[in-house]
Amino acid sequence: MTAPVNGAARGRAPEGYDKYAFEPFAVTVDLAVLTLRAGALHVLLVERGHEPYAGRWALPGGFVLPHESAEEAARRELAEETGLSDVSGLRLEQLRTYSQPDRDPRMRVVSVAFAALLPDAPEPHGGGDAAQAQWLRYNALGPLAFDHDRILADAHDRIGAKLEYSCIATAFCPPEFTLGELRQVYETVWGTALDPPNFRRKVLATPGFVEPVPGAARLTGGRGKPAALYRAGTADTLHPPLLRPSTSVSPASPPSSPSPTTSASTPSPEGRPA
Amino acid sequence: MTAPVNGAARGRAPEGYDKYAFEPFAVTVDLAVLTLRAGALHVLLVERGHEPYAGRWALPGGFVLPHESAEEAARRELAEETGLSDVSGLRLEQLRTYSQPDRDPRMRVVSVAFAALLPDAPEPHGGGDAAQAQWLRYNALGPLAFDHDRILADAHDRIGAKLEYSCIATAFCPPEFTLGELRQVYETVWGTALDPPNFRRKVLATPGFVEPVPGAARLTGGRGKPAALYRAGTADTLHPPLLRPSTSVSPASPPSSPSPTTSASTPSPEGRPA
DNA sequence: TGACTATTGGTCATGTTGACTATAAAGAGT
DNA sequence: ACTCTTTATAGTCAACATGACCAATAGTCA
Repeated sequence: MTAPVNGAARGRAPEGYDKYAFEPFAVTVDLAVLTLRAGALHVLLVERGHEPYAGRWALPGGFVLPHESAEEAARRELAEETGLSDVSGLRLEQLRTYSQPDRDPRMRVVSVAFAALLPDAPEPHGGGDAAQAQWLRYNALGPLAFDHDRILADAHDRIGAKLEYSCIATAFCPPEFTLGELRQVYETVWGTALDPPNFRRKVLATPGFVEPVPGAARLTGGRGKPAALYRAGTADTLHPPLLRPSTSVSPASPPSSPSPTTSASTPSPEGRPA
Repeated sequence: MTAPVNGAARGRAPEGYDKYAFEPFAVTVDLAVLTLRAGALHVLLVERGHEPYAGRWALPGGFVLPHESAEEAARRELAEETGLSDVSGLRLEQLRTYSQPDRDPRMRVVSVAFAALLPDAPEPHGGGDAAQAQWLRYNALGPLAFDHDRILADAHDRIGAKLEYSCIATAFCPPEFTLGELRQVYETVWGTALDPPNFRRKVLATPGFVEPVPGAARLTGGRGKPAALYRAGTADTLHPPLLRPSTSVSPASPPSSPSPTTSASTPSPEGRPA
């Protein structure tokens, strides 16, 4: 609730809040910025320079400023960390909020986590921040700082689930892409191989998922037969969904996240929804 | 991020946090507690006694205490507001975090919203809190306090989506229930009628969704042929999903939530799938 | 008794998916 | 130039899931 009807009497009472006390927390955002590079899932990480977890990799992020929402803070941090110019059009999905009291040994920090999907992978030029940001392969990550292993695993779960029933896969692709590239998004995130003809049939049968580029343009870059180019459509949901094959365990192993630091929540499918 | 690498220099620096400043926010939880009563979706609401929004209905909730996570705070508030004894086994799902700077006119409050599903509807006996809590029909709600209209609408969206690909529908049901009661959960939340034979076929074909009560027990309460009793199974995902009929608009109108107070997030399908 | 209601069992047509075969069009290697 | 490899694309076919039904059963209600 927003109104402090309950008298949880601690801390100072701020101005205009005479009868009700509260405990001030620091509120931050954490970003799981994902992209596909050379057919592998990559994550944007920064190397920590201070204790705790000095030298460890961590998700980029920062404090929510007094005048901005968590979404605005996430977008600002995304621009700062990646050095991108037009983060305005990027899809930013709120994952969940991590609030374990001991997740930061220094003080009480509540963090709102977001996931962002980038089409290509421009090398991040540290936009003024301390440690340099860098793309690292999702599969080859040591333990991250804080509870960032779990945040990243949650992000991966959520994105994998949303691929099933939404059209966000195009967010990983450049403005014009082939169906093979789109299929590779699914294959990389899910860690499974998909049948190209069946995938094609499904995508083209879903109105608004993709639309062909008018000029009969074809990409003749790599090996094999040149593929037709498509653009992202206007639809954002996938009815019926494109379910991942149930008979396989994902070979793309998530980073080590042994301790469930937060409780009482289902991972995602939600994605299936959710 | 958890570590304040960026120097967002504002506010006081707390002890042990010398080099980095932060802005203290109040962190609360808001609960969208849903139940089915007489075939209609009901929400647990409290009447506000103070300004702002005095006299308006609001979602129950309260501050996160220094030693607890948001999930623990939500569970504690749930017990306090409903007067239930065993909230430990209840499913509590984190929805998202609402952080618009102006969502509370008094001060900066960031709120983590949760949804909870209750089987039956015990009349809440205000567990010590000020305004009395009460069940109100979801369809017959005036505008709520703060951004609670939107939180509630998000909760409804999320639950409706999760019904498609998860087994949470049983969370609305008592320990033993008939397939007709389970079907009514879907029909009430989705606002659509479902074909009883087809629903039955789908549910029984999904391993682990429900399991029959051994003693061939049957419920012979109301009208019609007595129905077999089932218990919730062990599965929590629904493969393949139970998609809601796409060719109908939900007649169950959500409460008025005209202004999108938060930005940059997709509602749910997460729903389906999330 | 008869009307009514809800559960349960079943069929049938349709739509979707998974597995698979085949052809086309490019580059790489010899 | 020729072959091999790679990828895209077209198409088929069976298994499966779904939506729309029909019918029988077993209770309550008047």
